[in-house]
Amino acid sequence: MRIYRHNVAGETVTVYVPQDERDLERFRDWVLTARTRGPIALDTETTGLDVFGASYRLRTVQFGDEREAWVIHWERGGAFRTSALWALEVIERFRIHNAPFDWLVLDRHAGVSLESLAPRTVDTKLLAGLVDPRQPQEGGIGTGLKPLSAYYVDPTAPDTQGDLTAVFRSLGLTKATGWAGIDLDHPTYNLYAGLDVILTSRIAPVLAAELSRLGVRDVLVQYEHEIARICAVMQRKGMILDEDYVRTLSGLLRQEEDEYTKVAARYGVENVNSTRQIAEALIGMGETLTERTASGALKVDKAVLLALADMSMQWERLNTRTPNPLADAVLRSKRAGKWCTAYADTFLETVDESGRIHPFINSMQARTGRMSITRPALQTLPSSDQMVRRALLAEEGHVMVSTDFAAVEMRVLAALADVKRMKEAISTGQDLHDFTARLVFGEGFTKAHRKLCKGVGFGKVYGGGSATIARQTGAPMDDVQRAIAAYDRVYPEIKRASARWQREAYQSGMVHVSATGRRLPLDRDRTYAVVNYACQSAARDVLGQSMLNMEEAGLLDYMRLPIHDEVLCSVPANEAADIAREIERCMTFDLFGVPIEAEAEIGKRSWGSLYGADY
DNA sequence: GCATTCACG
DNA sequence: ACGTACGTGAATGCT
Repeated sequence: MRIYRHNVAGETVTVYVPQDERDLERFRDWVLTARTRGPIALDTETTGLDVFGASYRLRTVQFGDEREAWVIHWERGGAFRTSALWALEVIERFRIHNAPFDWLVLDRHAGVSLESLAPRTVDTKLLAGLVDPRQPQEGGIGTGLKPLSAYYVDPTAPDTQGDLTAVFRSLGLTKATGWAGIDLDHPTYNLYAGLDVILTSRIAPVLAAELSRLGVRDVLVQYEHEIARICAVMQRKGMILDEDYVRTLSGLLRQEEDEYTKVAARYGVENVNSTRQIAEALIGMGETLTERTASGALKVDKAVLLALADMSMQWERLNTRTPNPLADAVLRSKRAGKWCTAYADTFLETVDESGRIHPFINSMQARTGRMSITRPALQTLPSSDQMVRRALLAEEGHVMVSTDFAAVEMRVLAALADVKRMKEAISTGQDLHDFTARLVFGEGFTKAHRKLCKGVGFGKVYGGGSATIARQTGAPMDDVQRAIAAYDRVYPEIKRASARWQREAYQSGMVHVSATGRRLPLDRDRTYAVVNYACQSAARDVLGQSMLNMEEAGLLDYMRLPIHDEVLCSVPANEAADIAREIERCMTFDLFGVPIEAEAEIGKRSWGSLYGADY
């Protein structure tokens, strides 16, 4: 037995690293007694993040409580594996920090299904996010093991991940190669592997007590664990990548990038990503740049360049001036480069051996509880063009079905702020922006009036003012101000709710408690954002409930991605219409008297087919 | 590490 | 009293 000791919060803790069968027997004895005392913390060390990659390896499985940890060297095989598997079976309750990751690792590399692990798990990262969802940069504690340990357990607790990268460097390894390359018996590696479960063990009860003190209900905690499990199932399933298509696409995009990079070079811009070079060259061509960034530099973003290139935001020719060829070339080069690097190439880098990509779905990432998807960022694929989404396919014999909520944030606002006339309009099935335009401008309202009212509605949901709404809608400032005033007369409850929510937040430590009991911390200098937080988080919880409904209806196997107000599914082609109706039913609710409704769109094999592709 | 930019809802 | 657009992920340049 190798034994390491460390001081945590004034107490000596012990990390045991079994070396032989006799040591493993001691481990099994510990499991049998420890499991009667309460939940056991669980963690894994692996070769990295690429869980579905061909060369990925599970290296160690760690178990522990507040005082001791056992680091089981899975990589050694034999009795090490059977002991770890036995423990994974007999332990009734686990504590895991960022459980979806370890569920998927153990599911794929230890043959322990996430369906068996998830119901036994409390995820300390979820608990932390329900106490305070903010990242350290936003003024929160953060939801990583390191900041939580420092805050709740011991300010001197080591940064086990960060410190190990320093160890990697001292061994001639890098952050990328260290997790796979470090010696399984390296003392720091084993000590830190053990400390992670000890820290998780200590954080869990403190967070549970915090949630109880703050009045966060257990149903919300349970709900989040169910959603995390559903997201992990979606991640495990992944999506089929059309690899031939992506390889071709990558080549074409790179070619387009090169072509326009050369054009830009003719105007003296060596690097199309250097805003300074672009600004200098444009001024040299006699253009005048007026807009500046927050830090005072000349702004040369897409809007500025499109205007110089005589194009609308949809890249249509305006015929209002002679297009500036440099602006045009920079726009095209940057777009092709980004689409290639961020999308096409990332698809090829993350695809597994069976041709699927498995994006990380973080079920509770944003401070409003919104989900996020990374590696690749499938929530942000271009929607103006089918080109990139065309690369992702439904299963063989399936079609893509995308089901969107109808104007969910406006409906949620009507429900939460109890906006009488808005609720009437929605309940009677009217187009909300038509309805508003009629109330504000009378029966003879125009399309421009409707557009303005839509912009004002967005402004209400986002907490924007007249200047921003004018900029976004392109309407004159006077009209915007009149429309806002009229809007406030028609729907006075919104302003009142905003004022009430801000007042209540001031009285409760700058936190708004959402309709589902979620804690939404406000920034002191922009408390107006509470309206958006309330709407965004309620919409997110409506999405989450829909996902639970879908699982209940037996649709989990079809689910692929959650995209804020949409669920993307892969559905057997011959049953698509029926299943689409079933999905819509799962996404239909009554929220405080406001109908939340969804509409499914049935596509073809590729995701791009829902954006105009013919396959 | 911060700033800028751009992709999404 | 007034007015404030919200939330993400990712690549890249510059210091």
